Amino acid sequence: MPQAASTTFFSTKERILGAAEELFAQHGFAGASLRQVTANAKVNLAAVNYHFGSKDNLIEEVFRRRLDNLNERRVQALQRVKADPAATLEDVLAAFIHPALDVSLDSSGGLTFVRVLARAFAEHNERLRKFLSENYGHVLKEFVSEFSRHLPDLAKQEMYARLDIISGALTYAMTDFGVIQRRDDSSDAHRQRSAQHLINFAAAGLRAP
Amino acid sequence: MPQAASTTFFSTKERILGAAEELFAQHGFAGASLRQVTANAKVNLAAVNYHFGSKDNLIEEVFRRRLDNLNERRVQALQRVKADPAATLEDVLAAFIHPALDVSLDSSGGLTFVRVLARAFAEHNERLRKFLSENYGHVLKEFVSEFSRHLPDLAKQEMYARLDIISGALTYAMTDFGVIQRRDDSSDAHRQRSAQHLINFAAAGLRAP
DNA sequence: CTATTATTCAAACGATCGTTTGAAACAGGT
DNA sequence: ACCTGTTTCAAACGATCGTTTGAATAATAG
Repeated sequence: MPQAASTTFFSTKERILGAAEELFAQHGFAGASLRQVTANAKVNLAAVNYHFGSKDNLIEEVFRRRLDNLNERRVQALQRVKADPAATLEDVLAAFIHPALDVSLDSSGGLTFVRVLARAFAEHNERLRKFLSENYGHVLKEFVSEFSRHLPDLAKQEMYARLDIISGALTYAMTDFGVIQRRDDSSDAHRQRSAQHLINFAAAGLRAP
Repeated sequence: MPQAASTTFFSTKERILGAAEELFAQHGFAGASLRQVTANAKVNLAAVNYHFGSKDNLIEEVFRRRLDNLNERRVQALQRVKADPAATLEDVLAAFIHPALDVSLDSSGGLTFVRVLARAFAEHNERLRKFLSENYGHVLKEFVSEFSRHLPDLAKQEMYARLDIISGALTYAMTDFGVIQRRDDSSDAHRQRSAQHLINFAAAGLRAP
């Protein structure tokens, strides 16, 4: 099998997505201009509107590039939990959290994307929430359904509200997770402990009356 | 003693600060324009630069208005903990967290300001971090010193990093705290339980090896 | 090759941004 | 009344924003 070329070529679209992700993490969606993005990507200014149509569409594609994979793995992990009759609330939360933590460990921009995610949570942007709801809402719905089996007394609406807050807090904690992981890659032990802390924190938040 | 007038008069500066806080929470610092701020405050556009000098100074004053009080109460709470020889790490964390939770309960804009805080944490804005460090860094330093007494094996630099992440996660959790509190003000019991969850989460994060 | 499509490019569009200006309106003291 | 300093106001400044245009270039198909 022939080895891949040592220097990988990135298309214009890929270079724009990479530069946009980096600048959105640094300066936010409103704070990062398309002129900065295209300059860092070494492409023409008009390339964004040519390939993506608008800045808003570019923002959505920055999310889609990472979240499609994340949600697929969340669904798979949830199916495994559902098949286990002895699964606990913590197990469901693990299916929700571990795929997200894996995103932060992606060596090419994973930690940067987590910072973009943290910004999105802080912004409460309506257009972005609609996009996330339309594209990945069904996954959240499946998790809420499974959470309800373990917390039958918690109203669905209240559970959505708590999951939103927990997701925001966890997203911010994930930046720490990614940073720690970079500092010490000796083993999985520490990673597992950190993940368990996050899961226990989330479980406490969900079980609160 | 004569009762205060039923309708309170707000000065131009106060109206600007209130409108800015609300719009920064909704659209971010870069996303909220001075034209929106002055329109909502029902003052002239030039009033911002007249009273505050610049938009950046206005942002700083939005923080100072709430954080001066917060940090004073944190210092007082820390002094009480220091006077108690039996105080635990959780007690120090309570001195750090409870004053912050009280801010979110302020009936006139406390919850809004917490959303502004959450944005600031997500933004990692350099100018803002410098302002916070210069004005309230000494308080953080006192807490780190006390945390170190309970965690002698944790390097100072690592502790600062963890406190930053924990503060971000807690800030986001505080929005939930404020919302829950609004929904159910029947007693302090639930508030105390929520606060204890946050403290336990933070303690776990700090004690992690 | 030629014809056609896809992509890149420099330049400009109108809109909005933070900031500045200078005059008008208001305040209180003498 | 007058003067003095403070505050408000409409208007404009230059800079930057997202987006569009039309021509130049590259790539692909017949």
